[in-house]
Amino acid sequence: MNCDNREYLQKLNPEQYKAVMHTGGPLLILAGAGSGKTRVITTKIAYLIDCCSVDPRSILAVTFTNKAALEMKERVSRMVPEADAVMIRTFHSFGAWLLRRHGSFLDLPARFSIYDDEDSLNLLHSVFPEYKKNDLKPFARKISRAKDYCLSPEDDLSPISFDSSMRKIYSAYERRMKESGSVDFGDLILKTLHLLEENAEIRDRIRKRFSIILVDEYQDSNKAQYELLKQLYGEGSYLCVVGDDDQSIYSFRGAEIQNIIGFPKSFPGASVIKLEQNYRSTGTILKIASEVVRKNAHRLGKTLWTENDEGPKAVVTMVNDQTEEARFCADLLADGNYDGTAILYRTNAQSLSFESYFLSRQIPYKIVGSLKFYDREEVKDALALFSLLLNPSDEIAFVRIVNKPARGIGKKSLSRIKERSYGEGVDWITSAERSIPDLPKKGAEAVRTFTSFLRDARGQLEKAPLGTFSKAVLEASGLLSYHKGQDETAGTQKVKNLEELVNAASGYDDGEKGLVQFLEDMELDRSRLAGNDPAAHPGVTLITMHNTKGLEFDRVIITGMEEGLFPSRPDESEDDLEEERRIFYVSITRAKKELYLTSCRQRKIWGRLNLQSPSRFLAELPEGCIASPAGTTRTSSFPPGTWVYHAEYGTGQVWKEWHNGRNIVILVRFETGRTAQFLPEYSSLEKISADNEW
DNA sequence: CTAAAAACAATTTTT
DNA sequence: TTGTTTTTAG
Repeated sequence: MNCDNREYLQKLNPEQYKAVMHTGGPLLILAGAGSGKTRVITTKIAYLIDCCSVDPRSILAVTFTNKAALEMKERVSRMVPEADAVMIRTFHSFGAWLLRRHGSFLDLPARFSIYDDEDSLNLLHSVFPEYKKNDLKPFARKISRAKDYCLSPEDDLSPISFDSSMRKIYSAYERRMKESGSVDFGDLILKTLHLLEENAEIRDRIRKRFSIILVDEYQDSNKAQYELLKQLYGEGSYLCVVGDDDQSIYSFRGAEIQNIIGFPKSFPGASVIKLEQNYRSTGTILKIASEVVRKNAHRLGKTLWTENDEGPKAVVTMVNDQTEEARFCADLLADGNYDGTAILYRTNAQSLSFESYFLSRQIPYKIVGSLKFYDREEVKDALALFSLLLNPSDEIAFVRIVNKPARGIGKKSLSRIKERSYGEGVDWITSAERSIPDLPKKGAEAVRTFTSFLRDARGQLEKAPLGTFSKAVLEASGLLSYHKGQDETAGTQKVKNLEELVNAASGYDDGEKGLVQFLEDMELDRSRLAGNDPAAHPGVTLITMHNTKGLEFDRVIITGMEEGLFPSRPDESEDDLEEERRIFYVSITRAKKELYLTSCRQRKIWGRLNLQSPSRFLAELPEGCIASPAGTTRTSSFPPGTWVYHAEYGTGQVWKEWHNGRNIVILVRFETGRTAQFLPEYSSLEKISADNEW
């Protein structure tokens, strides 16, 4: 078929074209920031279907985020309508899909629950109630890490922990997960991997079905995902991975940068195509980004270039504290370009000063990422209830709602039910029913009411549309009126959120099948329904550096350029520092036109005033690309006679001023009689009066 | 069993 | 400082 005239092909540059046309052995597309990698991957899918007569059903495209999957789906379907049949999913959602079908081979019930980190920790706490939850957190984290690394309890666990009790805790956790009929996020990958490893028939079937495999953001894959890919990749498979080693910023979650660096070795015969032309940023921004990341030793190395204009220099600003930092941003926003601006920070806590300041100045803003819909108490309550109806073995779901709203089933009764459930190996509803005779009158009655409600609800599931059903269950459980009460006393919007949940449910198939799918979608796509559609409300974007990946803005302000914040710890290892530098690289390359960086001299952290020093990354910026902030004079002038205040030394007066290299040094005599030298540029001296009348 | 008080921590987190 | 977990008093 002659497809040369296809419009989508003509939009490609030579490298992109090569990547789309490539066939044969495995392909690694090294795609620098802003080089059009999504375009390449979507065009490739469209081309295969449209011009190569490939069956859409045989294509599997894997991403790391739901957002990326959704975007890819939309873009491909716009190019070729048949692409609806392509399987475009996150790694986890693909795992869940396969495990729902073939999990029985691993002794997994088809209606298994999916536990998030919070659920997992709760389960761990239930296994080891003598430990404090906080002390179990590190173990929960390590278990999750172990799964990233494909380690089972009986394996050598030294790569993730030297704690001698690790094995015991890990295996106890696994046992209880199994009893609970649940899997965690790590299991969605690891169990899928085991399934394919152990069952050759299923493996061959899957390999035959998905003969074309595409992976996005490959630099974020972990060991388990790599192994899973190896299982999916067989003779006759075509594999194409896209990624950028310089944008690998999730190693703390097990992402192995080695996967992408070592791709040519692990998949023999692989070709590599580099996409180095950047379409997003100005020449200056690109130069800064390249210089920064060039300091890293462990990278494949590529040279981004652009035909775009040089653009203005980046601006570095020193400010006194968070409030001034917010004011600086607000002043920039005076031009009204809210939507085109993003304020980036390293930690979520930093958003607070911007929020309160913007609120007072009536500057519209939207916070991306925090307060996920799914994480809300009322949503989790509702989902726990639904989960329990599908999977009565689900301990965490049962415990969560058994006494919510308070129905008189407290600690004592619960531990009775627990004992019985563990002892007799029965599900929670059954165990509760059997425990009724052992309980005091009041408790017994409460349990009887509760269990008969659950049984009844289970019976209703097939009889009504899912929306109707879920609403009825929420009402009958008492959850709805419970949260209504919360709304009234605390002024929250919980009922509204529950209504939204019901709305979402009504879009699914009726009965069990629909409910399973609904729950799975809610659990795997936690930002769903969060009400933060980027286009919905105008406003400046407040966002963590991690969350910006894949986004772009006219103007980017990177805030909190301070040691201990960014990079986040002063004592970091070289590898950690390189990752921080990649985070910096990702942040810089979000900017299309303008880049600003701010650094506070002092910062309140956990109620304490800290003296901050400028981030070492500021010193890594190429000099020619940096401008001093226009019209900002407050940074350097401390002429002799100036009265100053210092958090530790108190009030004092500038005595002398001189130059030391490029820095201005001042000598201050304090009221206590002490004298001290400062670099006013970098210290937290506050001017308390401008008068020179001494 | 519930509610209030005390103790305790505290990056980043696509799933 | 904040939010959450654990302890305690009602």
